Amino acid sequence: MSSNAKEAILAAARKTAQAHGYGGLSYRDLAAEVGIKAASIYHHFASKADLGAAVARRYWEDIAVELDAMLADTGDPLECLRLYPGTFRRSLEDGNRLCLCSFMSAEYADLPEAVQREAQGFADVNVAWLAKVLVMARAAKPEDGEAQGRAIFAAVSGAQLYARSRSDISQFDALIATYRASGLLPT
Amino acid sequence: MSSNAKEAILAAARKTAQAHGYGGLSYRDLAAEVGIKAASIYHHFASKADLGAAVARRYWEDIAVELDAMLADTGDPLECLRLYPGTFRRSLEDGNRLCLCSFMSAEYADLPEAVQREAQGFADVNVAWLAKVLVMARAAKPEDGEAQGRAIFAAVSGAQLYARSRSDISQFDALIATYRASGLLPT
DNA sequence: TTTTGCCTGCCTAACGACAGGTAGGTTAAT
DNA sequence: ATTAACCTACCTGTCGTTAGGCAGGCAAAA
Repeated sequence: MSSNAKEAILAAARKTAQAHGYGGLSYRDLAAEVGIKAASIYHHFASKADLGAAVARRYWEDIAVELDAMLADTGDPLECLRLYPGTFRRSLEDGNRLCLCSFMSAEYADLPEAVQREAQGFADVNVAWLAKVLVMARAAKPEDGEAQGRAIFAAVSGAQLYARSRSDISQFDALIATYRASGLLPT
Repeated sequence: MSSNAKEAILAAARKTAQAHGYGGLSYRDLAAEVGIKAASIYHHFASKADLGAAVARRYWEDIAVELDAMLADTGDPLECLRLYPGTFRRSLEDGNRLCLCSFMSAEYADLPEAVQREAQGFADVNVAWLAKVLVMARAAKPEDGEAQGRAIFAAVSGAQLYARSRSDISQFDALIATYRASGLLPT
């Protein structure tokens, strides 16, 4: 297992947190899923706050790579904006899971400070990328990119939350379509 | 106290649930706030699921009254659409609290079925009212009212979630302004 | 008019389950 | 010999929930 275990813990914790939140993370359940004992997790993470922060950090690191890869692969900022909601759609496809950042935003008041900070990192990465791509696509003036990126991020998050509460991905698709029709998302 | 206690429990539970979710509701804390003992809550609610469902139901009943009153008072559907985000803003003003429905949408997977149902009721009430008012204001064709109402509800929910994660109401205001500028919300 | 009995509203005390966390030991590789 | 990786065993605290009791009110029966 070696430091394989650490990665396995992070992966399992991420999946669980996207379904049940930071509060839904249990050392016993997590350990069982990885195939070790609960106390052994402390060998890799000093505390639950530490684990939560590591999970959230890895989460935004991953999305940062994924988004940059998308832009590099397509080379087309407008196509990227078309594909963007898909990153949220995939969580719903995967067991009706939520964006970790959304879940932690809800749990905000009960999160250790380090976890709050890393959760915000996810939003920051998304907004920064959206701002960049919007400006590249000339869908936003440079001074409006951030605000528009934030609006897209918030709206898509809300759509994901709504669709989850109905266990119905088609609701997500319909909401995204309406966002496009209204002009919030470029067509 | 009499059935005063029941109302006090409902009110305290609502406030707590908007800050910490259904999972954050504790019989002991709740009872302490109301001035009784934890076990006494069972005299009013048969189980936590029962309490949760009652809180969520009362929540959408209240918003239904509030929205209808807004329309009756102003008599102006367009003005109502302008005022609508204010209902979400007020939760943030009140201790950075979230819409109960948003919180429960996040917690969806861990909620008793009855609680899920009542939480959805809040979204239904909002979407139905928005659809009606959008059509009245001629901001949407009758066949598009529901979809547009849903989009507004989801987007405003997302804005509230984002602002909460920064403890910054001005972020909410900025997001709503961007929604308006983009055409998602009527100006 | 008094008694009986049920009802409401709340109490104390405890249950088992599970939470995060700690102390200290074992094993195997370096 | 040291360290990494994991273990058993246990701690304290909190959770929802239950059993059973107690005080006061109200209403029918005596």
